[in-house]
Amino acid sequence: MARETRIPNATIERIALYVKPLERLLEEGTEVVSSRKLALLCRVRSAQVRKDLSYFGEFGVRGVGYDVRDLLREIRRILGTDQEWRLAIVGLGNMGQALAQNPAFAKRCHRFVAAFDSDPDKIGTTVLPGLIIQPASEIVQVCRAEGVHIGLIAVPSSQAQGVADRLFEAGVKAILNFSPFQVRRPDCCHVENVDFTVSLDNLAYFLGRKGKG
Amino acid sequence: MARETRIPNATIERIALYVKPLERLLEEGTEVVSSRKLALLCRVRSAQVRKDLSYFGEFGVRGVGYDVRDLLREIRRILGTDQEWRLAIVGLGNMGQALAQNPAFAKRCHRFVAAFDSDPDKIGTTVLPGLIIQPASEIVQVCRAEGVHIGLIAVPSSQAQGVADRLFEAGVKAILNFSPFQVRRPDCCHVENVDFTVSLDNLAYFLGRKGKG
DNA sequence: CCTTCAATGTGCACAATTTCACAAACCGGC
DNA sequence: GCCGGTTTGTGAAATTGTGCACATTGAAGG
Repeated sequence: MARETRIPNATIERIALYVKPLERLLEEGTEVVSSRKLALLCRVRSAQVRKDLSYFGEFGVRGVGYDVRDLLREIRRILGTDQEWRLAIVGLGNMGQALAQNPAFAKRCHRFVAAFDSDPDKIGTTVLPGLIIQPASEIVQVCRAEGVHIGLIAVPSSQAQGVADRLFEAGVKAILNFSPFQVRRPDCCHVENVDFTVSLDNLAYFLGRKGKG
Repeated sequence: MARETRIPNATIERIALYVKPLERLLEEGTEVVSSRKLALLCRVRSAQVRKDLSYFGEFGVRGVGYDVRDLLREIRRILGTDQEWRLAIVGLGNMGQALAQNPAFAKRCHRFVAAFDSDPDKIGTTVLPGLIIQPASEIVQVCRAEGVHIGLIAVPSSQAQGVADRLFEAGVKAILNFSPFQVRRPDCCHVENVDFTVSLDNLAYFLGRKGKG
């Protein structure tokens, strides 16, 4: 497909979704997959799969399908998850701890290069091999020195904006925000909010509707 | 606005987003808010706020704005977060523990009535006052007896489908799935996936694009 | 080499959602 | 009770995203 087309955000999100089933297929030894089968695994339409992929090139073979390994490689290249991005995490309560240990980061090439908390009892303790919690007051200095690309915010919402501002100040351009607070950001930066309460409220809405209209 | 209009899912998600800033305004003692100000806090457009709300009724006063307390009450009623929904959580690793202790559930009227894990070391231990971990083998029986409305899945993705199936079997109609696996579900049930890796991949995509086209 | 079968890639029509823009409604002051 | 300044609620326009349907391409078999 022609370059220069603006790519819907929904497309990126779906493409990110295709990764997991493709990995599974690869593990199972499946070499080729059709848009129909992949769509089934991801609970979308097959035309959607084809259109999504067509924004970025022609990866399939007509009459056959997509080579699983190749497609996976292409998607990782498209998403940029084949590059090493340097991460810093701020806030190591339950959520922060769970995050740091989540294998999702290692599966991509992402690497934690810094961890921060403001609790004196936590400072100096080890989160992961080689990752020691530093005082939150040093966010700017350390993140700048380490060349952090992505900041993870796992602090209470009252502190989220302050932490975000310090990350931006340190030159961090992307933030994954786990606090339920919409942070302000400079135009050049990107913030993704991960707020499960929105999903939770959706479920409540669904349950409340059931049996009505 | 006319009844019977199908309401976009995006509208529900945004309405859920309006809650937090409104709560903050209420705490600050602000009594009235305009769509303009609320939009600013939520990083959306003011027309969007008005249209979203108009799907459900007329809650504002022209020339004035919205009464914060009333609007909050209306939104909670719309979302169904003013009712007590009964929750069960399956999987109490780091993520599950962090979830169970998250104040978001108590802020709504939601209540954990059961917790399950398959690790024998965990069974019998207490997650929250009155919430003791039970063997995963008893999901169907216990959830049915407790009348669970919403199931939270916080197990490895390889076990997600199995757990979901048992929850459905127990009559659970809504699932909040924290594993990165798209579960199949009966038509009458609703599954919301909370997968931060999708957001993470979005950030990587954004970073990869920067400096290109 | 020709035919048959399968599955991609995509133009186009339509469906859904967002944004605009303005009439209607309300407040407070005079 | 009217007027100026505000802000809502909402049709209609603009934009954005989705799904269909089919021409196109490749593989395999005779």
